[in-house]
Amino acid sequence: MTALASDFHAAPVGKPYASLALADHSGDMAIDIEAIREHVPVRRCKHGAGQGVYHAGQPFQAIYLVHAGSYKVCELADDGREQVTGFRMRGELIGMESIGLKAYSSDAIALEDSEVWELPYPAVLRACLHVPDLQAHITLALAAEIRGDRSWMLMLGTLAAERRVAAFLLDVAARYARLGYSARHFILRMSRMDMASFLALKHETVSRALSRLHGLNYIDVQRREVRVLNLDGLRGMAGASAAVN
Amino acid sequence: MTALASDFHAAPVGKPYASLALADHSGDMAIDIEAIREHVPVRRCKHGAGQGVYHAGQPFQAIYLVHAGSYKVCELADDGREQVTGFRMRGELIGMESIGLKAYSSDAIALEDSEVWELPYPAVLRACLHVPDLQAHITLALAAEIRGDRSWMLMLGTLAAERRVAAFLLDVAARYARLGYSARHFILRMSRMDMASFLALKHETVSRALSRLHGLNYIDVQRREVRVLNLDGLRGMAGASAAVN
DNA sequence: AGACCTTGTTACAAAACGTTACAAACCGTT
DNA sequence: AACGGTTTGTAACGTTTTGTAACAAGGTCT
Repeated sequence: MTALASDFHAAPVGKPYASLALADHSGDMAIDIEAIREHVPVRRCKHGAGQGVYHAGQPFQAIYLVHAGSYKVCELADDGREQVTGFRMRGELIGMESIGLKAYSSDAIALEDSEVWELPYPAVLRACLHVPDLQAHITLALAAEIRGDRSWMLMLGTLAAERRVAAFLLDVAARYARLGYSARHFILRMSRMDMASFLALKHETVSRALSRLHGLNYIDVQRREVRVLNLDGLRGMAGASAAVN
Repeated sequence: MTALASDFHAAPVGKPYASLALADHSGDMAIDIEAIREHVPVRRCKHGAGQGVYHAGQPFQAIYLVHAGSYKVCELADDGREQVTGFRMRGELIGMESIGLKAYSSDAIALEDSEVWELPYPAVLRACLHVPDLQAHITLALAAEIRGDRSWMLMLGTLAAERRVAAFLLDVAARYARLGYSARHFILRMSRMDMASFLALKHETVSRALSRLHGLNYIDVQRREVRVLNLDGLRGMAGASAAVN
C-alpha cells in the first residue's frame, strides 16, 4: 500500500465519458457526467493500491464513477469467507448494489493508483428530477450489472478452469478495447489471487491455466503482462462468448 | 408439460403482497401492486411446468410479478451451455434483468403450475410518474437483485459441494418462511438437475450431498420432500449465512 | 548492493468432483 | 395393473482441481 505518486496517472486517461459504452452490449449508454455535475457536487477521490473506496458496513452515501485506474468489488461473509465479484474500470459505476441499504454491502478496493468521482446518492436522486434520462440511465446501469453478474454465473457454472481463465482474458481484452487501449497486449491489474477468487479457483490453478494457454501459444504471459497470440483459439476455448474487436 | 389443471392452486396463495419483503434483508419492500393496477393494465398469465414466461431473444415488453407457484431463470450461451441463475417465488419480480434491451436476455420457466402478473414495461414507466415511490421501488428491487446474485457468487466461490447444498436448502427454507409456510418441511419445486445447475454441480453430486446431509441427520429427504432436522447443523455447514426464523 | 517480503510458477500427491453405468422410484397413460 | 418415460439414487472408476512445498522473480527498504 504505497503512498500516491505525484505523477499519478501512469496510464493515459483515455476516451471521454461521452464515448464510453457499458460493458454490456446494450448500445451506447454513456453516463452524462457533465449534466450531472451541474446538479451534484462531485468530489474526486484518489486511492492507492489496496485502499478502499468503501467497506461493507459503512453508511451508504454515494455511488462512484471510476475515472482512472481499476478497482475490485468484494463480498464478505460473517465467517470470513471472501469473494471478488467483479473488477471495475474507467466509466463504470460502483456502489450501486448498495442502493436502498443503510450501509454498503460490499467492499470496493483499488488495484492500483486510481480515482473515482463520488456521486452523493441523495443529490443524484434530486438530479434525476432535472437531468432528463438520468433516472433511466441508472435503471439501465443496474439492469446491465445484473446481466453482467448473470453472464459470469453462466461462465462459472459451465466452464472448466482453463476455459474460465480464457473467458476472463477475453473480457479484460474487450474492456481495454472499449477504453481505446490494445486488446492484444495489456497488463492485468489484479493479482493471481484476485483472479482466482473471481473465477472461483485457487491461485495455483490460475497460474497453471495461464501456463497452459501459453504452452498452446494462445497467449504470451509473464507475470501480469499478457499478449494475445491466438484470439480465435482463446475464443474457442471460452465458448465463443466474449467479443473482442 | 401438462395442461393446466382447473383447480389450479395446489398450494394456498399465502400472504398478501403488502406483507412480502424482498428476499434481501433490506427491510419491508413490498411492491404496491394495487397502486400499480390503477395505472397499468395487468394481465394474469398461467403456466404449466416447463412452460416459459419469456425466452431469450423475444422482444422485451414487460416485467412480471410472480403470483403463485415458482419459476426458474436460465441463462443460455450461443454454444448451448445453460445455467440456472435463480428461482423465483410469489412476490418476486422476473424479467428486470432485461430492462434496457430490445429482447429478453434469459429464459423464465415455470417449475410447476404457476402464475405471473404481467406488467407492461412502458406502462410501468408511465405509472412511475403517478405512483409515488414506484420508481424508487424498482431501483431498490434491481439493487436487491444484484445483491442476491452477488451473495450466490460468494457462496459458489467459497463453499464446497455439500455446503452449497446446505446453503441452498436454508435459502429455500427462508423463502418459504417469508411466504408464511413452514421452513422445516417443504417440497423442492425444482429437479435435481436444476438445483445442480444453479449450484454449479452435477446432479449426482447434489444427490450425494443430500444423502450425506440425511446421513448426518441434518435433514430428512425423500425425492423432493425435505424436512429440516438440525437447523444449526445446516447453518454451520453453510457458513452461518442464511437466517431462518 | 543486499536482505527481505510478496507474488508467481511448477512438480508431485491427495482429494473432490465428474463420468459412466445401472437400478429403483415415480408419473402419466393406457 | 401394466407400460414406457423420466427422475432420482448409488457405486465404481477417472479426471480435474486442489494442497503442499519448494523455488524463482520482482519490488521495497535500508
